[in-house]
Amino acid sequence: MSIMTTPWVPQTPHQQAVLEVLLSIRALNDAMDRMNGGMKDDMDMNATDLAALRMMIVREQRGDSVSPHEVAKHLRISTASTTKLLDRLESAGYIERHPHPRDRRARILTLTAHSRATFFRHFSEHLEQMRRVTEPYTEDELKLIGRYLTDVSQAIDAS
Amino acid sequence: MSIMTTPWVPQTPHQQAVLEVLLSIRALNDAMDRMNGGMKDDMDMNATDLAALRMMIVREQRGDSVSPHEVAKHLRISTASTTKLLDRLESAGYIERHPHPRDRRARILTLTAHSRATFFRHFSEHLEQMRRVTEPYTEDELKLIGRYLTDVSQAIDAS
DNA sequence: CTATATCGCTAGTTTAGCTAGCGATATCTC
DNA sequence: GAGATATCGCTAGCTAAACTAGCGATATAG
Repeated sequence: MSIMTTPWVPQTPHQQAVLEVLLSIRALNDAMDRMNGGMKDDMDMNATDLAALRMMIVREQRGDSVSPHEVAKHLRISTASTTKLLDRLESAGYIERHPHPRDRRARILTLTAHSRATFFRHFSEHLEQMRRVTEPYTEDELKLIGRYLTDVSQAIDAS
Repeated sequence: MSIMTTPWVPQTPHQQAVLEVLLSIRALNDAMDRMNGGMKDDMDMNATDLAALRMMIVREQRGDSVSPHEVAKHLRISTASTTKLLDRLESAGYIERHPHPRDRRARILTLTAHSRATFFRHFSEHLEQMRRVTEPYTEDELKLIGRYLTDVSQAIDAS
């Protein structure tokens, strides 16, 4: 039962370092959550709507177009909820719905200039700070860190 | 939070490495989100309730007791919403409300054995996988990684 | 050509947050 | 000590944003 209440007690300095890294991952996730919370407050938006906006910005930068269906899938909400979400974003002037050129059932979603500007205005400071603390590390160190973070992401997804 | 959202084209290998680390942070965050999503589905629980449970488990492991007020503060929801949250957790058998020994207005929240067991049953596999990919790194490498992750968390919180 | 699948939407329901404010208790000020 | 004020958790009622069910239009498979 002690394995339940205390899953792992470090015995060596190495194990201690492992534990600290795992704790720092959780701390990072908490910080990211706080950042998201702050942004949604600043932009007067709920978390899901902000996530949708973010997803559309990423897709746009990859040169992909976005459909309501894809938004639903990405956010893991129903297409009905997505319709309402898009209604909110559209009436707030963040997105536009256009007809799909070949499929007359479908829509193509686009971001407005206002949307991009607002998003980056709120996000760029965070990004700048993150870059500021990242840049001092050497290229080798960054490769190590990047490799580790990728390892962990894959480990999480695999389990 | 998306990192890949800024018009920034790396010019040098070092800048490329910086960008890749920032991208890997986003990927990690996405993976953590998926993990949380999966756990809340498995445990038939909403995200906030799960976060409350997690917070209580962390506090318990530090030997601290938890009050409804502290849950509210941690989750940034009202005490009224917290009452309902605790109602849900209590009726599902995850927590118990006990009188505070000295303050008769206050309550002390405790986890049930069932709660700990359920949480760790769903979480331990993820933790195990994370530990598996973390352990091969040397102590020095882990310290470097831990320091960087802490730096980033602080940078996010500071901006 | 007919049958089935898909797309986005509407209608109505449920969940989980919110504000306002209450009773009990604790603490501060005189 | 007594009275004023603050704090704790709660209830009541409201709202936002998810859900399910299902529809009309259109596309695609047999």
